[in-house]
Amino acid sequence: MLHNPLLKKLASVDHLTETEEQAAMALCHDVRAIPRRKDIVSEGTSPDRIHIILEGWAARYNVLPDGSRRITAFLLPGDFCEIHATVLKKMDHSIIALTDCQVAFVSPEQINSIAGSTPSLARAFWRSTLIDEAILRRWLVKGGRSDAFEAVGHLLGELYVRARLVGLTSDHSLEMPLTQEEIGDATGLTPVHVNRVLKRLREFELATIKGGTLRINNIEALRQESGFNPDYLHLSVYDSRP
Amino acid sequence: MLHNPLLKKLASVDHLTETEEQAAMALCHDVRAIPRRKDIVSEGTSPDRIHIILEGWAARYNVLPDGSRRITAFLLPGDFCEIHATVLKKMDHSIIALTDCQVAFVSPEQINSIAGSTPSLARAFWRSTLIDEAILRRWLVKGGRSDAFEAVGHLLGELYVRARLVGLTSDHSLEMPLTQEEIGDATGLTPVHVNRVLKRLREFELATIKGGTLRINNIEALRQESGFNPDYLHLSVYDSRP
DNA sequence: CGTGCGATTGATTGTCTTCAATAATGGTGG
DNA sequence: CCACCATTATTGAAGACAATCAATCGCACG
Repeated sequence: MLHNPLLKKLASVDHLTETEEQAAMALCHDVRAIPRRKDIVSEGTSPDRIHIILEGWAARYNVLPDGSRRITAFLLPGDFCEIHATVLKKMDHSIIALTDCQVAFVSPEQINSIAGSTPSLARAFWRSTLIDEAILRRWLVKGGRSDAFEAVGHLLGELYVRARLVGLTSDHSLEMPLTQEEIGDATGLTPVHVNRVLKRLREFELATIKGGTLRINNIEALRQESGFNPDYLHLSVYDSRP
Repeated sequence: MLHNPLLKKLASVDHLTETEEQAAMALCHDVRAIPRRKDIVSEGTSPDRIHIILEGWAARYNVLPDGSRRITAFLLPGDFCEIHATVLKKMDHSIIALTDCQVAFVSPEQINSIAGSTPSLARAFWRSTLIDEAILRRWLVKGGRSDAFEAVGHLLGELYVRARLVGLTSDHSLEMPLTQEEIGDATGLTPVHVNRVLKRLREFELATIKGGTLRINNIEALRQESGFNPDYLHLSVYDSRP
């Protein structure tokens, strides 16, 4: 397995031939560093480059009229930021680097030319964006009626499984840079309440966050307690690897 | 303007030439009736036909472990049900007819061949699915922190604008078949509370539902009170037509 | 004319927010 | 290396919004 997270991500989503892998890798030439807390793309702009996260964590978010922030997605290594910007010109949300990031800058033309030259890679991109949409739908389902305990438990479970796809986990643990406020912005809870929920998750020995490391003590119990079922990620590769 | 809602929808999303319009129209040959309350597609299945709503209302939904239902989208005439099923084989949610519907059945091959023969129509399809995703994101943003009043107000505003695109409105009114329970399933509220919120919307003279008709008394006030801003629909055609 | 679904209203309970204060953590410069 | 500052985490108490439980009403339809 290669160390390029884009390839790992795509491999978890669809089978790739060597030609396709090379075409995907060729997208990662113009790599730049983005510092923590800086917008990668901002709402209202028309980006002239598509971005792919290669290292670090980022988040899609909107700012509400009252000034509060709503995170609608977390972006991990291997994730596209705004492949849709090739079609919808204006960004209707912003993307911020939650940690220092390494980001590949790709021109829309490069993406478009892949549609012609390597159609099955284009298909893998499409699959990937559709899975993003499925995740979005699941967040909506989870956010609606389930309580805070389920919402946070589910989020941690999802992040763990997604991180494992790109090789960011080891021994049921994961470097997880999110603050409690960010978890709150993603689940629609106040940081205060996130704190109380995390305490309960710790007490029930389901998941523990300590020193920037998330440890899933018992993923099977987490699945039951928080109704987390990773089927919606449409992974061919779900199993119980560390 | 033609009476085919698919064309109206696509025209609101992208400019179409006559050739493209004819190609789109050609998709609507195999039209079938689906009775109210029947699933158009069910979770877990692999549909061998893509469906387009031509008449009536439908909804995407998931059933939670506790038996409650969460609606993640409303589908109006002109909307695709599961164009993503060409790539993701299994449905991770169901689609139900909320009223008696007329639905076009399209084979995946027809869709795929359009990608080759009429690429700019394919682009309009893509635009359309990306707007669906933007709507999804907006629901997430609205559902998270805003209160019930905003959530319901926003939903009614969105439905009104979307319905207007396909010519379903007249004189600030719209045939709106949703029950209060369905509105609750879409906003994450109980039907009891939806009722109280609708009462307030009525009292504030923002929106009134009566006898299956939704009347938007004051869309400008609704925009302000519920933070409804239709920009996320990415419409080139937003204005204040009835 | 009953039957069933949807709408409406009331009373009570519970979860999460808000406000507030303090403790831990991590990074920076002297 | 330590003091200082900003950020994040933690805990408590009070209040608000929506859920829940429960009952009634209205209406369409067989």
